Amino acid sequence: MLLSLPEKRKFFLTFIQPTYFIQPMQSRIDPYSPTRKSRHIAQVSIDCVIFGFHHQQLKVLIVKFKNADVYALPGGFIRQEENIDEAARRILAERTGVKNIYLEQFATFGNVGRNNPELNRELLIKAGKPLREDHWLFQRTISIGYYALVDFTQVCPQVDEISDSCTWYDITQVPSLFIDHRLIMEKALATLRRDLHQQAISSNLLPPQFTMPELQVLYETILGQPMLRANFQRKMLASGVLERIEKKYTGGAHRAPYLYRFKQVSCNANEV
Amino acid sequence: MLLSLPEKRKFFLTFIQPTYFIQPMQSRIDPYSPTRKSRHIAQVSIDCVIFGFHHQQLKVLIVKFKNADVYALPGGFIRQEENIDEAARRILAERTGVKNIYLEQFATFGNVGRNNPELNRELLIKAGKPLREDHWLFQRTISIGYYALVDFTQVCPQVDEISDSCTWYDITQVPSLFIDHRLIMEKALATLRRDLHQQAISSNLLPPQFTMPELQVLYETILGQPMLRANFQRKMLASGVLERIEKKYTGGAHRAPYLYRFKQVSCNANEV
DNA sequence: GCAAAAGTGTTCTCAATACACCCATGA
DNA sequence: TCATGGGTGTATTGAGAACACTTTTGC
Repeated sequence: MLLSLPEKRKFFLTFIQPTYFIQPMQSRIDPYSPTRKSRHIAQVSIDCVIFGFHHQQLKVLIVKFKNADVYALPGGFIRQEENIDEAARRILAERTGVKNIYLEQFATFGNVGRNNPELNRELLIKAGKPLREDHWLFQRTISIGYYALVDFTQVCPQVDEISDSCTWYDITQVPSLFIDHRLIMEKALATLRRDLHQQAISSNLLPPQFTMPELQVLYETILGQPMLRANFQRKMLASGVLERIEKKYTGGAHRAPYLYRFKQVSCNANEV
Repeated sequence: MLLSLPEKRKFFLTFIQPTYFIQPMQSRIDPYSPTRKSRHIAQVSIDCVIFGFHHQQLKVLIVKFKNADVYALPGGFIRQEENIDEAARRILAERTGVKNIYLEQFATFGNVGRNNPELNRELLIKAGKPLREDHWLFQRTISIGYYALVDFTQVCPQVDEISDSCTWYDITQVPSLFIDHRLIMEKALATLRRDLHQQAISSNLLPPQFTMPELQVLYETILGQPMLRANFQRKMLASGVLERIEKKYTGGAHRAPYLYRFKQVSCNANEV
C-alpha cells in the first residue's frame, strides 16, 4: 500500500478512528439514490486533482471504483444551493478529512466524447447503485476541474459509496484513468507548473517548517527539471518570503541544514 | 453609434446584406421556445468576452436586451450534441459573422448568487419570449467564460431574438452589466494580460499588416502602461516572430514607418 | 581526517532599462 | 528648415547560470 504516514501520526490516527483509511463517508444527500429527485445540477460534475508531496515525490489522490479495476479522480456533483467552489471544498473535505484546503479552479471539460454512459451504468451496478435509465448521469456531463494542494501529513484518504479505495499515487505512476481524467490531471499539473513561481503554492504542499533542500526538491519535482543549489537558495532568500528559524538535527553524516517557514501563511483560494 | 467600419468595407457589406447591423440571426434551435423540449444542457451557459482593437482602443462587444436598459456579454447555451468549444464558436459566429476565431476558455462562474430569476423573467417577457415558469432558465446557471480575439475590421455585430443591439464599447466605457458579467469581463482581461507575452494574441487583434507603433499601442492598451519605444522595438524584433515588409506611405508629417506581419499566422484555439 | 551535504562567494552572460542620436517626411 | 515621429546605438543595471570555495557534521 502506498499510503504510509509517519509512525507517530499513524498511531494517533489509529487511536481515534481505527478504520480511517477505508471508512465510507455518509453524505446526507445521495446523488446516486435511485428513487429521490435529484437536488444536484444535472450534467455537471466537479473533478479534483488533489496534490500532495511526500518522500520527494509529487502525489495525486486516486479513487478506485467498487468491484472494478477502474481508477478515477475524486469527484462529485453540485447541489442546487451551493456555490461551485463550496462544492469542490465539500468534495475535498469528504475525501481528505481536511477543511480549509488551498483550491484553484483551472479548466472546464465539456467535449461530447468525454462521456461513456455504458461504463457509468456498469460501474454503478457493480457498486450496488443502479439508477433509472433516464437519469442524467447517463447523459453527457460537463466537468469543472479543480486542483487542490494539501499537506500530505494532514490527510487521511476516505472512500465513498461507489469507491473501494482512495490512495496516493506518485504522479509518474498513476494507473490508466477513467474517460478523460488523465487529460484533466495533466492540465492541472501544467497549471501548477505555470503558477508555481507567482503563488505561495509550495507553502501549501510543505509542512509548516522545512529545509531549503526540501523546498528545492519540491520545485524540481513539480517542474521536472534539476536546479542549481546555490542559485536556488539565493533566489528564494532574495524573494523575501522565507524566514530562517534554527538548525535541524538530523542523523545524516553531514552538516545540518537550517529550518525555514513562510512569513505569511496563506491557505486561501480564489473566488470565482 | 459606436459601430464604424472603414467606408470601403461598409459599402461592400451594405451591398450584400443591407441591414447587416440590425439583423437577427435565425437559430435553427431556439433555446427560448416556450413549448418545445430543450435540446440544451440545462443550467449551463456560455458567456463570451469578445475583444477587438480599433482606433488605439481595446473594445468589447456588448449586447443590449430588447426593450430594456440592460447590457450583457453575448452568450448562449450548449446543445446536447456539441462540444463546449464548438458551442462557444457557434455563439461567436452568430454574433460576429466570423468563423475561425481565436478562442480561449478562461474560467467558469458558478456562485448561487450570480443569478437573478426575476430579472430573467422580466427580460424574456419584454423580448416577447415568455417561458414556462418551471423552465431551467429560472434556476441558477453556471456560466463558462470564453474570451475571443477578432480583427475588428472583419466583424459585423449582429443581434439575436432577445437583444436589440450588439455594439463595440471601449473597455474603459462599458456600461453597467447584467449580474456578474463585469466580473467575467475583468477576469477575461486579466487572463488576456497574463497571456499577452507568451501567445500570439496580438496577431489576432491586428490586421494582417501593421506598423510597430500600432503593435506597441496594442500592448500599452492591454497592459495599461506605457513602454519605451526603442526597447519595445528591439524586443519585438528579437523575438523573431515578425517579418518586415515595406515602407508605409502615410499623410503624416513625419518619417513613414515600416509595415510588419507575423511570420506564422495562428488562428487556433486550445481544445479543452 | 574524510566524505557528504549545506551555505556562501565570484565571474560571466544576457536581457531589460534609460537615454541619446540619426533618418525621413511634409508643412 | 524645422517640427514630428520612426529607427538605431550605447552605457548601465540586475538577474540568472555556472562554478569554486568554505563550513558543519557523523563516521
